[in-house]
Amino acid sequence: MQAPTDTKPRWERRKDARPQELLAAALELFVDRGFAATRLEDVARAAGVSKGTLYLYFENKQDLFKAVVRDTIVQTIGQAESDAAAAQDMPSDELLRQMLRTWWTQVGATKVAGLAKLMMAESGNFPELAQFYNEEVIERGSRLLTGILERGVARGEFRPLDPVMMTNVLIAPVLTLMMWKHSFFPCETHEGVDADAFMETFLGLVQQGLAPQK
Amino acid sequence: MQAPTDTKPRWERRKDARPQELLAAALELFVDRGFAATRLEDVARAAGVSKGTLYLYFENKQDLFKAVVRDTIVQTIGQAESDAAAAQDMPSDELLRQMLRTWWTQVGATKVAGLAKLMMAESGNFPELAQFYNEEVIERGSRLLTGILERGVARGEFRPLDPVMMTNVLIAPVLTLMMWKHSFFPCETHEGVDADAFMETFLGLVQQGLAPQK
Amino acid sequence: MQAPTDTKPRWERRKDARPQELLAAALELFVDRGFAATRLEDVARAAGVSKGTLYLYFENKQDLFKAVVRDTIVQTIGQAESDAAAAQDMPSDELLRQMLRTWWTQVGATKVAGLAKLMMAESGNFPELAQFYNEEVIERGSRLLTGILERGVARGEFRPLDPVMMTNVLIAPVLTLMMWKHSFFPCETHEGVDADAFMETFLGLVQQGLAPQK
Amino acid sequence: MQAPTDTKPRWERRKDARPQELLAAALELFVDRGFAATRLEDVARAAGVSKGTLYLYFENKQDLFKAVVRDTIVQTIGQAESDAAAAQDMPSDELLRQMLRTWWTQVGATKVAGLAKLMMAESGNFPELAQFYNEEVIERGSRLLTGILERGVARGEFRPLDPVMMTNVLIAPVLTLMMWKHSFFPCETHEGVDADAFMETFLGLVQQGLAPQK
DNA sequence: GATGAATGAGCCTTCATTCAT
DNA sequence: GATGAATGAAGGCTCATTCAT
Repeated sequence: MQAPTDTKPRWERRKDARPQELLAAALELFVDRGFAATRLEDVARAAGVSKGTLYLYFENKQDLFKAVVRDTIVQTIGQAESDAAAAQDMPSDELLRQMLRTWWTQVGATKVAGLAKLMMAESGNFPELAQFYNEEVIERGSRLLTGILERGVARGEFRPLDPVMMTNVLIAPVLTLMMWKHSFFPCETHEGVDADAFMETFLGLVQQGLAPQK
Repeated sequence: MQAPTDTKPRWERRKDARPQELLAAALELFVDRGFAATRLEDVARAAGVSKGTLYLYFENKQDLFKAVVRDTIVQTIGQAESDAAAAQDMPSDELLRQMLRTWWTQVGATKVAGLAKLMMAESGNFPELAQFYNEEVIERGSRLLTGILERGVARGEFRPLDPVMMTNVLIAPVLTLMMWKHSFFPCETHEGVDADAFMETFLGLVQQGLAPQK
Repeated sequence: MQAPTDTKPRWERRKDARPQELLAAALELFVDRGFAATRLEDVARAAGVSKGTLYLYFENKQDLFKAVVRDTIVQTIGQAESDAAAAQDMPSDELLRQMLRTWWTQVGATKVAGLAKLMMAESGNFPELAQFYNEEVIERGSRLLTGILERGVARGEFRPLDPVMMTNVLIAPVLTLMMWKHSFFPCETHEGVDADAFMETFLGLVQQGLAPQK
Repeated sequence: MQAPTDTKPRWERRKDARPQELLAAALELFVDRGFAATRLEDVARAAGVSKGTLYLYFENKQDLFKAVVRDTIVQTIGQAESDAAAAQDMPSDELLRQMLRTWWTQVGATKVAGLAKLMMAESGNFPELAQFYNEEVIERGSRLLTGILERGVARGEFRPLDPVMMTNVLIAPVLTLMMWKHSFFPCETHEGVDADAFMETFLGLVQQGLAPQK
């Protein structure tokens, strides 16, 4: 990554890589099994270290989980905020579609989506994680979409609507699709649910449903 | 309950009531804490009995969970199937709205919704439960909606669409709303998310989005 | 059984039969599963009564077990004592063989043998049962054989020997055969072990081994 | 053990010793109480560790039991097989007596004998253990004795006999004596049963009983 | 920094025994 | 006498966390 400027001896670079290896292993397992059902021993083994080592880098299980979220979703949101700020000239419906698509490709279509499912499922049992996730992910993400809707209404590109409520409605299908990808749905009944087809169906519904009525 | 004709001794009447008391307590706790995190001792105590008593009525934890689902969601679906069959004359969009509203009021708006959240979350860790839920709930529920969509398209009341895929899209927001009600969302950011307003917003989107294009 | 003199109404005779039905069921299950692993609920069900009824006739599990032993082994020993006392003229080796054969046919070859196995196995965990069985079965049975050996030596029908010790040696193979019948041996390795052939082989060994040396 | 060359830290040496300490404690308790009645917590405490530690070395209770058997009886059988193979020149009756004596001194007279008692008693409730014990102990041990009998008959050192059946007869008294040592017998009636005297009585019976008839 | 042995609280499940009816 | 619902103590097993090396 930073090859040219890396002057550290190899073992130290190894040390620097440890957290990333652990985060990758943790993401995989949290997504697969959920928070409570993931055993730290499995995380450590998957990262090629011992259980004790994990505690050198993360205070406890919840701390590890937060680090995984910061390393993935939170970064993606930051990027999207920048992108939106830079797209003042883009038509609102196009910007909205781009945001939803980006959300899907960067998060929903990847294993990161499993973290969202996990939070919905287990946040009730882990209030500290819930608060963290709410602040760092949900509020920031919602603000982003609400802003675009408000802009569109103001510019006459969308019909009149309640931006906050419509944000929730827009979030819903993507959230659900994300969860389907990590529940038994896709394997059983919805085996053939082509996520891209779903997204197109959904975006079509949005376009027709938000358009100003002539 | 059956006061006049009841000739059973009191403790036997008690026995008849026990399963319902246990199911009620189990529903409450499963919804609150999830499947794995619910302790049977808590269920028993909430029903006012001891741990051992629970095993007089249910073979084990999974059996108890299935009984809860059968006692709630499965019954509701059966009722909806009957209602739909009896409404041959109703306009398709009205029938569709009624189904979605019923789903919301009978399931989504009640604590039963928590079971759906729970299944999404933990089905991966309990394959037997996943299969049960898929067969008894998901497949039956999906078939019901898909049938209505097909009917509407055939009658020209809906625009051309892929019924199975649109079923998934329609399910999504209600599922999500159900989960919001049982996740940290409503307590934090979406505290004020009026579910009825959400449903109206959603149904409005559906009406405009499914209408045949003139 | 006592038909002519039975003046009791039928339900009362039924009541008198209860203990026998319970003893039969208990024998079956104790022999099959051992003392600790036998569930009283199974005993009751096998006898066609409820769990509570069992406690009307027997104070507890150990009391039930004692009753089973009294109803079977202890009775057989009493009969053998009478038979031996009545056979003063019989040659000692013949009497000995008869006793060993009777022991085998009346106890060893029947499911009652399972009780002996059971006692060897679990007496350590149930001292009260151990004491009972020792007094009522082992001591009485040993005294019987030792007496015959002493008689045979005194009459010159057996070579000189330690009667008590030889009693133990004689008991051993029959005990073992009884246990084989109720362990995994017969089903696996010794599947074809014909008990009668074993007994003949053993009695032959005894005859040649006890005979006075000329 | 490996004092001079031991460069391991102390806790690691501890680790190496743990399984043996646990096996010793388990042997003691299994023999005392039987398989089902032995609590793993007691085993752990007797070995000076906590319940969880036991599971670092053994997968479960049955696995622990198998390890105990392998560590004791199975090893002894292996040694006896070697000894027999190395004693081609020894008279058959002497070899047979040596085998039976070795069996007694290495197994029967030690607490290991309790394992045999235990298997007879509880194998019916634990089929997996039964199969293991049958393959690793009973079949191998029986083959050893049968081979010696066949050799003796072939060489004219024993009278004609059925080797397999006689193997069972020969096993019986030692098995029984082993069980007596671990049942209530020795403590009560047979308190004074000198096992060595029993063995001599038995071996005398065997010598006279197997000798070729002139 | 790294290890992994050790801990112990926690949970599902079983079953002898009791007792209200 | 008979019932069977109810109890609650007990035991196998798991896993986040600690700490001596």
